[in-house]
Amino acid sequence: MTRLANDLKNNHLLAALPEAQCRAWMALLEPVAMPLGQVLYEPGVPLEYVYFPTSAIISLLYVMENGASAEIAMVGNEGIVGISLFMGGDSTPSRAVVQSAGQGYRLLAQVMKDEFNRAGPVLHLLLRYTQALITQMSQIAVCNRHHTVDQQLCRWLLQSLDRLHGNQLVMTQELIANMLGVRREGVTESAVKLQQAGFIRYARGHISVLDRVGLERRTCECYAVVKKEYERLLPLVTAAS
Amino acid sequence: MTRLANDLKNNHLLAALPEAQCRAWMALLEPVAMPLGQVLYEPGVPLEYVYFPTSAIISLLYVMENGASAEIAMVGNEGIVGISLFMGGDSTPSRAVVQSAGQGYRLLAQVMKDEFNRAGPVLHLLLRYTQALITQMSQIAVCNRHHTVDQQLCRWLLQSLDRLHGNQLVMTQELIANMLGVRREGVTESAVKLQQAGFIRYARGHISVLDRVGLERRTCECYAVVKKEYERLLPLVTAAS
DNA sequence: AGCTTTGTGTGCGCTGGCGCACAGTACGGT
DNA sequence: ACCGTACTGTGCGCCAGCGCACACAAAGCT
Repeated sequence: MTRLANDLKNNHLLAALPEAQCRAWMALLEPVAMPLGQVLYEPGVPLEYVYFPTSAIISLLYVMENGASAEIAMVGNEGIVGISLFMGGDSTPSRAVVQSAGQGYRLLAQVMKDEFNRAGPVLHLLLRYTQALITQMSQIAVCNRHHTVDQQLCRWLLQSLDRLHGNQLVMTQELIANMLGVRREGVTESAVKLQQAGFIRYARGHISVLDRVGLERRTCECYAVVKKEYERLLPLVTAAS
Repeated sequence: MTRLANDLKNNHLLAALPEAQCRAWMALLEPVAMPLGQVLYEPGVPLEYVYFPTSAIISLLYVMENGASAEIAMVGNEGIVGISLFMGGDSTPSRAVVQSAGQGYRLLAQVMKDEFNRAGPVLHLLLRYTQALITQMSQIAVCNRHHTVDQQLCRWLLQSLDRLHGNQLVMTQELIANMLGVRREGVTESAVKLQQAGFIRYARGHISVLDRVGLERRTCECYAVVKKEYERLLPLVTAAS
């Protein structure tokens, strides 16, 4: 197997594709760098590509009229960015931004659509992924309503960690605040507590998680619910991690 | 056309079906009454039926471990309850409850699956609807984060109104509070303001909307964003209203 | 070296929503 | 006619999170 073929497997959806499918797409999947802050799509603009992150993490972010924002969902190497393409809408009211720099692959919109319309295993895989994404979104809705910034920060760190190798995140508190839709100062206060508890260590845009279990104990139920649902819906995909 | 066939059209998704499809399902679609509070599905339990409300409104509700709850999305005669069936998950972590009593149709899970897997126009219609539902969920997430109870109550009233004939809702403040995931007293306070402003009039579980435009002016952007997206994704369906 | 920029820590007053308690009132059943 | 239940109104203390202001320190630039 070629080096490319091996790297493709770093995206769990690609890894779960039937062998034939994988070979067919090999030449069409374009490796792309995803630098921090890059916008993969804007609200209302039809997609040109779908993206399969391998090492990058993408945030689906909703930005309001007054500039306030909130993360709708997070996509890493377990998923795909651009579901509205095959769902039929071609665009969404949200924006996709690179939240953690890394690599990924992209595929032309039309190629994706054609394969999807073949109504084979790819369709079913993508729809199951989409349901997992729906679960994530609804859980975030609930979390926004009922849980504290402390709990949400833990959840967010854990969800990021699940999509990264190692225990390091490159991420300022300012950016985290944008994702969670809270004040930067609020994130600082929570981060201080977590550091004092010995769960994390951080400095100027670098966060190391020292005690994962500690975070899991401190976060709300939302983290586990979403994680379990991903595992239920995408057993092959998550097992590949 | 029979009386049944006419009534089917009260659900906009059914109305948007190709003629042939409609005839094929005619005998399989079972009319059902949907009394207030009835639970159409429970978290984690595989669906037996999908439901097409005609005059009822269904809430997708997430209930947390401690009993707190929040509405994830609202489905009326524009939609279908039970998307996880064709998305492939068979169940979801949320619950579907009748929020406003009325009528609807149900269809056996397997019939729905079979038709969906035929990968014809029904599939595409349902996926477009699902994307609209996703928009609704993400907007609720944002709304939960950033907007006041006042604004959310207006949004909720408007979204309910869009799914009903007339301007009357049968709904206690207690139930509204469960949906919004806030205190009953909070709803009371907002409702008092709306009544003083002359936008609504209510008494013991009955609410009349007197000034729709007033509510629209007072609510947040979320209402309009979702409504526009429904119209964009389901033009035939919403036009049918 | 000095300077600017970027990221983090902290304090303070304010407010929206929470939890609780209780009063008042319409409705439904017997 | 009566009573209990269901629904709504209101008051009060509390706190999480907001908005703002500012201090400080590390990193990068010239």
